[in-house]
Amino acid sequence: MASQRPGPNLNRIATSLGVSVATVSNALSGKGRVSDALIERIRAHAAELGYVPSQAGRALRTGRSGVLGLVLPDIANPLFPKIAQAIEYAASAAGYGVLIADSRGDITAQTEAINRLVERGVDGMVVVPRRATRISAASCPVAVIDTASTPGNTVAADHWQGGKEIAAHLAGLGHKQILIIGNNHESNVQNDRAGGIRAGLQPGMRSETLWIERLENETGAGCRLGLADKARQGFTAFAALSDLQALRALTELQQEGISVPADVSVTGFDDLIWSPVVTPSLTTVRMDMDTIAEIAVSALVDRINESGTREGVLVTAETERVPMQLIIRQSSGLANPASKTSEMENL
Amino acid sequence: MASQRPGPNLNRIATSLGVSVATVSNALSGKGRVSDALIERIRAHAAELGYVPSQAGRALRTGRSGVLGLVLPDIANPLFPKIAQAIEYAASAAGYGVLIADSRGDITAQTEAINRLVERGVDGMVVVPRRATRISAASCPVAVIDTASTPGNTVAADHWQGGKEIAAHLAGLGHKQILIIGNNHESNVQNDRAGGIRAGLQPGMRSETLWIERLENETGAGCRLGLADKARQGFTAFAALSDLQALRALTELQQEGISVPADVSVTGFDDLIWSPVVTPSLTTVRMDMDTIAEIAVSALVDRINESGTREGVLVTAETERVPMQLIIRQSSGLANPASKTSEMENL
DNA sequence: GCGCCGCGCTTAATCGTTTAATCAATTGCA
DNA sequence: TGCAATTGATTAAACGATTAAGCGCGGCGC
Repeated sequence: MASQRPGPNLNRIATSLGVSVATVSNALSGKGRVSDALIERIRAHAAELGYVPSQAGRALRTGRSGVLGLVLPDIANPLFPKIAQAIEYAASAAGYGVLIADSRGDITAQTEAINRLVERGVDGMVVVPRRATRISAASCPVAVIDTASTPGNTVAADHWQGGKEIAAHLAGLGHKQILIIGNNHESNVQNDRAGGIRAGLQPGMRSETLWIERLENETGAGCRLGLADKARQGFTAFAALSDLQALRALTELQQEGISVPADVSVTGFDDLIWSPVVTPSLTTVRMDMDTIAEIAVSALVDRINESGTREGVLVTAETERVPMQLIIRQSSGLANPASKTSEMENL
Repeated sequence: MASQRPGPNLNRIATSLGVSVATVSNALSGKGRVSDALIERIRAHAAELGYVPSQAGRALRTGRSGVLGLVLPDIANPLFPKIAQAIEYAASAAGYGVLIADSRGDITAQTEAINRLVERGVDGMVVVPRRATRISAASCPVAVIDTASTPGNTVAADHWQGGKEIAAHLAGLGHKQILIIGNNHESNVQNDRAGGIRAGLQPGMRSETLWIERLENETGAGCRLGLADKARQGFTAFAALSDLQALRALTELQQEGISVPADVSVTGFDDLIWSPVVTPSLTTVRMDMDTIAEIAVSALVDRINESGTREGVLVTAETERVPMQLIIRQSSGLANPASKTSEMENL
């Protein structure tokens, strides 16, 4: 019944070479004491036979599965491709596979998803938590990627600094009134980004913040954000906390006949896939996901190798914040002085 | 050295209850012959101890890992979240985990990614191939999700029918000249979608096709698509083969001062995350990923359970095409008769 | 020359589960 | 009553790897 693994195993290599399995294992792993000549012979023969070690056998013996879990409670997040790609790359470079778990946006199902991973015997996991949820440590090492202000965070982009970059950029272009556009005010990430923007404002500049989810709860999903009004009130820059919101702002403004960047500027965050190809292309801030993933995975791997018992712990990394990089494109430009007048009219 | 698994195992349950491991195993799996009373006792005690079976032990014995691989050579694809989510859900419902593999867009690395999965002992895998690449069957069952016209395809959305839905919708709105906007003419999916649109045109309607990648090779990445010119030539509808291209078209038209949908209509494919929130919201065609994933996974699981030897085979499913659903939003509207005149002028 | 040490390899135990084979005890049937 | 069939459990052998322990054997020091 049980389907036999097709490939050769240590035993086959051993008997075929007239040595013991232990020697073959030692030769391939380079751990025990085997003569160089024999190591050479065994490795050659193993390669010739196309030997691939059985993860199951190894896992059973060592208690390590060689697999990391990736938990993304908010899998619909458009950042997901980048995250998954970066984590998979870093994990695979460290010799680990990546098992994904999703809870379809259901926060309570997050624990269930984590449990599924634990049952599958992952050696550790990377969690990108949904909004403000704190992950309760599972029975294995956990790395959290959220933002530096989150308790228990392992590593993340420096969202605050990213916000300051945006503010400095807009200040340099002469903008005075900035509308910050976020989705959910409970998101640690969005709060840090907004905080960074506010912290980066120069004297004489002011900002207001618009939370879309709050607005939609009153007006209905997909409603207008009323940005044209805001522009008439004197706002010349719309700093969205994610490219998704930036896109929404950009298209709404264009639809209302307001030109970007001639009349107002729009900026985003994350450098999502469409950012370079929309017209005008989006000025945004990119996070270095590859570095973040590498730090998270190596912190995880370090902990796995070090700890004898597989206790559940939030791992920490030396570098907690990875700088974000400002990408200046076409959607941001010099503040239009005409808006100044409309601002004066308004007073 | 080897970290001990923390939880109880069959042996602990067995000794604690004074029975043999085999009986415990039988009681939990319901396979052998165990008295109902004892089954009850064992199950209760196992639950009380919080027993979770070791996947490693089970995998070693049965030769099945209980894990499926998900290969997405084009992981940057914005569809990825939906695909991954749907596959993970279907797999997890069938008792399988999902291991991801990515080749960072490198086609040659696709084989390498597949090999990584095989080495990890996946029981089967789902492959969403990049463009025209044919996947060479690995040493395990493989389900391919691409499009019906791809040889070896297991299941996919009916992209052709989706195209016809778009054509019928635009025809109903009175559009006569349609510009099809695709990215790469080698994509099976995009070709099917374009073919469907053309097949759905009514007498008196005509279409032209613009391949962005071809254009960018001449003009540079991120260049204008020249859609304003096309509009002046009399095209009143722009049918993109993906929402990403639709977004590019929409913003370019808006930037040129052409109003959507008052002047021209824009449609897309895939109902990506931004489609409902841009202004105007995008008319698009949605694929039923959940159904597709479920069919792919169950075809895979059937084959895994049926075949004793783990041969590498492309699996087939009864339902090969899953209908796509037209989502009518604001970006498509009645053909503007004014454009007719400009068309006449053009003649 | 004797004992000791280290090298190179083997032996054997072990991880946790499944499952075929076995066996004692009870039941069924003639 | 005697023999076979069934029930309810046990025993033991895998699966494939890792690794501590053991065992000749040759060389070295004293």
